[in-house]
Amino acid sequence: MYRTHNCGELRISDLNKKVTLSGWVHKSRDKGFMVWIDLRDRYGVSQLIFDEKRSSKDLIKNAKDLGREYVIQVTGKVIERSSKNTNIPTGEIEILVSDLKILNSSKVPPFTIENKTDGGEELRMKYRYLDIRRNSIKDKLIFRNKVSSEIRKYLNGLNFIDVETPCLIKSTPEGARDFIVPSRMNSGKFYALPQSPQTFKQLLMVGGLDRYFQIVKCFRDEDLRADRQPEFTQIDCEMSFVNQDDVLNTFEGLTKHLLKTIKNVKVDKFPRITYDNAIAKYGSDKPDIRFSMEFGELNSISQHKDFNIFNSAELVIGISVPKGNDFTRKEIDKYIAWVKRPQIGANGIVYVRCNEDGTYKSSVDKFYDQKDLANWAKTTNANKGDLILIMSGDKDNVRRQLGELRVEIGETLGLRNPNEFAPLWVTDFPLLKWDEESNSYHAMHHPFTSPKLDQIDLLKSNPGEVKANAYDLVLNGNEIGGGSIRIHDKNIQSLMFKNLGFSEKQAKEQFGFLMNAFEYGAPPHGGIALGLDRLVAILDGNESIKDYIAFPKNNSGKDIMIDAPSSISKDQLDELSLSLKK
RNA sequence: GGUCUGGUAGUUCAGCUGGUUAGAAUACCUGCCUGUCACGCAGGGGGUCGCGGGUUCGAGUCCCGUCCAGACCGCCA
Repeated sequence: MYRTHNCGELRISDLNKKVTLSGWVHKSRDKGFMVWIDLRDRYGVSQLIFDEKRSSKDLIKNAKDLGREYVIQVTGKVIERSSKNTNIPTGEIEILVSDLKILNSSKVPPFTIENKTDGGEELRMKYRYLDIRRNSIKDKLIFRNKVSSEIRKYLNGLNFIDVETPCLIKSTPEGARDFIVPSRMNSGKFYALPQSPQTFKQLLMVGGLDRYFQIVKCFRDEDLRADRQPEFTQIDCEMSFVNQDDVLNTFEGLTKHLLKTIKNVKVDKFPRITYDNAIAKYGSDKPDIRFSMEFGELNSISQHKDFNIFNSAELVIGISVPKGNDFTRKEIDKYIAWVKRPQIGANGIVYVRCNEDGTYKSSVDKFYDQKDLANWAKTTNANKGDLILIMSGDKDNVRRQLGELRVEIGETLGLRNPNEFAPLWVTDFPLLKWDEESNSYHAMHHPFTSPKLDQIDLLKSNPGEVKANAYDLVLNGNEIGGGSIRIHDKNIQSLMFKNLGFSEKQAKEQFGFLMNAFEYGAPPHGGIALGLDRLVAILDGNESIKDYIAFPKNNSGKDIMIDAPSSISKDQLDELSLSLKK
């Protein structure tokens, strides 16, 4: 028997018990006359003691020779510490060891296995199995398990069933790049890894399963970010005989359940705002509503004077920064420089200080009087002591730019508290978006999304204006899920493909199986997919998803621990009928 | 594909305007230490300054190229 207890569970109430523990040598403190070893496993740390007076000479010598991360097994008696450590749960007791066995030795690890390690990112990834021994990573993986098991519990309780869908599927031109898998048995043909099980879950609805979910790996061959990995996990769901409200209510319920059970946070009904409104008020389709600072539109009250920059702009909008009048000129200039960076690409910011005495001081006093400025303050909800920041330009750009500035200021003012949770639904996304590069419409969500049924006619005359039954779940400024009511009518699906520039032949080649299925009594259906990695990270107060994935890829999509991707042999290439471009 | 930042001891970093033998902390090794828990004290070993070229009397430092890593933009239906 390797152990009678784990390293985190012994307490003062276990005094005098004879116990056996196994674990890793976390740290050794050799005081000469006494040696203490912190023995660590997943559950915690227990202190072992070896003592000149109470232990044999050999035992002490063996204890002194133990290196960090040796795996050992000890048997001994639980005794009370004469000097206690109140910082750890096992801090009142220690094990007076009578028997020590080395189960495995260890090289000196390349970085310290501590909560605050001295190891850099790259090194930690190369030795990820050592990194996982650290509490800060281990706890995140345990946290992830807690979230995913609550999700299963909740969805099972609502009659959702977990069905596995294939990983080797067909490449499609829509959307992200596919990871491609060559087929040996079908020379010159390729599978693709799924970007999502989208069509399969719809076919499960045609198959009559009614409610499906799967916590499933998805793959996208695109560049990475702190919150983006090439393989990631989705909570993929689909429901039959539902309208948009049914889906929203169900997954609002799931999100509330998670916030309650995991974070003990109670949230009222999630706000629902339309895509158009989100863009107009926050300049983003994933607004962070933990703080307000909503846009005020100033066109009508700023385009009547000689200030040409505003007069020639399509849109003039401003936000009010709470207590922003405290900003120094230097700080304001810093934000002006920030929006001028190429990533934001704005020309500048007009600002208005709202003084405590009710007067205003602006960077455009030459053009506008106190009455104008008071009007602006009213429209942007600015109070005494606030600072109004105004940007102008063409509609789409200026909203995006001010939206980014809003988040940046929210961040520096500490208004983005990671322990506060502000979920909302963004609804009525456009069905299509115009792509300049290919000179054609692309599906904003995906090609199976149902247009608003009363706008079908508009699809022929003005496709860009059509709204979809599509929705995103947004949490603290992050898109954590998106879904839609799907098309279940063959004719509408054909019309949709036509709008996306598919010929009838192409549509049949790519998605014939789905169109066929729709001819055999497809039920009305819809669903959603939530990004598990991102959801878990945000619930835990982080934005980077890397540490919530046991073995993540690095910035360039590589796994430096196993050295993937890697070359394959000539034989393997031959067998797949592949040759590499010189 | 692009922009920016970085690469110096096992590790994390400092190293100014180019100038003696490249430093600190930590880790590691040795010894000491009568209750440690970031133990303490004394000593020791440890360097292809990412790689290649150039400028110079002289390059960790300047220039060019290249590789690697990170953040961001494009991209991510």
